[in-house]
Amino acid sequence: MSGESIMGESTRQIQKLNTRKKIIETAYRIFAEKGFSVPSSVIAKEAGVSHGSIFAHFPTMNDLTVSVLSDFGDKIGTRLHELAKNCDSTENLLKEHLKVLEEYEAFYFRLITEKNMLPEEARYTFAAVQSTVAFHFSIVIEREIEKGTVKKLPTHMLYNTWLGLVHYYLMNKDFFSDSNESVIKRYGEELLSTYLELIKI
Amino acid sequence: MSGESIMGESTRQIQKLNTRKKIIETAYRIFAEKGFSVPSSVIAKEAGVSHGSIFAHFPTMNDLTVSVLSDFGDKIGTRLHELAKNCDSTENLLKEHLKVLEEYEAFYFRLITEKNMLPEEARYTFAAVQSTVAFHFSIVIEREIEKGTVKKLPTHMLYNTWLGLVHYYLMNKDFFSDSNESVIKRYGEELLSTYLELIKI
DNA sequence: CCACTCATTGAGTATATACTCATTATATAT
DNA sequence: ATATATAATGAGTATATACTCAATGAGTGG
Repeated sequence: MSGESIMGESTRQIQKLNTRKKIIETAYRIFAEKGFSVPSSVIAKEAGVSHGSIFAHFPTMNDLTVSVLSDFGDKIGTRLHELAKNCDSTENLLKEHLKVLEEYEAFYFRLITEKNMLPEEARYTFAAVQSTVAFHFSIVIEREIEKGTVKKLPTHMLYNTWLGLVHYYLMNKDFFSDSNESVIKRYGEELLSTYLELIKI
Repeated sequence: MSGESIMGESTRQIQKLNTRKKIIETAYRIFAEKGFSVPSSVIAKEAGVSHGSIFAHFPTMNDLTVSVLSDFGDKIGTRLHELAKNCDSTENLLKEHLKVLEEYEAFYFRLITEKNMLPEEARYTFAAVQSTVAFHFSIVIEREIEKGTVKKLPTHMLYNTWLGLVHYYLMNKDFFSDSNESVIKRYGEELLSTYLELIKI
């Protein structure tokens, strides 16, 4: 038996967890750079581990992808909640939303463009992220509808319009801006001001 | 030399063109059903031609894809123009837009979801289709802005908001409706009425 | 009827890539 | 110090799929 009864304390177990972490972090970076269909060999090389090591940690590439997505969902979800919870107006909330999207833009771009070709589980990640924003959105927007400063339309439609507009710019970033410039940075304000103009009475 | 000086009249040339047409039409259908990454062997089998025949007509699968996309661009572009040219209001124009999207929904869905993984030329198809709608859109919307019935916002932003909303529903059809039901049929009216509410003063 | 051309064929080739597993190296237990 | 357990390795295997090309046979011109 191991010298330590609690998992993760021995040198070996630490080493193992480090390797796993390294693979996940590298995969995250490479997926963001090149998309999800990058070969396992590329990730192994970039992570500085052997090809076989990936499959010692993840039964299939699919499992690795799901782990990376799940990690991402947690990270961005937490960050969104953190920045959004104290927002008291639609404008502030959407500003924070854009800020988080800009932070995670490269990976988020891959998620929304390749979602339909990704494993089933990717939808949970996607849905979870949207739910977090939708939750905060509905709180502030409904208050403004009551106040009479925003048009009385179904909350989900107002929300989907916003998300549709932002996603449209992200998905067509090659059209709107140079390939490595942030679309959100460049157009965020214009998107926000247009949207605010549209929803106000 | 051939008995006919004008290309395409001999039995052989007709046969060749028929085979080519069959391949393109089959590819169009299969792409719409399963996406663009379907193997060449599947298309050959479905078209009832040999595997090699595809490469006798198209140097690479990429060329076939581009041909199919180009054909699609022409078809949908013509149809859009046809239905849009006599529209005298935003509402009518967008209704026709939705009608055409519904007609071509399956393939259009693949185009927008897989655009970023498709050959460069796919962007021309995509851009050409959008331009056709944008052209008609700007005519009617600018008149309504002048009349004072629509909010004074940049035309391209009004247009991108509409397209963003519609694409958002198309891209996330698995979330909004059962896999084989038309999203446009089910949500088209709601999208339209929401959008019209938003843009009006 | 014969020689020729060319559209079509499909078995074969090349390549990419997911995944395996016997071997190696190293930490751990006694 | 030695034996054991296990993390890591990378050459090897299996499979998928784009593309080739010599062979086939049907239309064409004489």
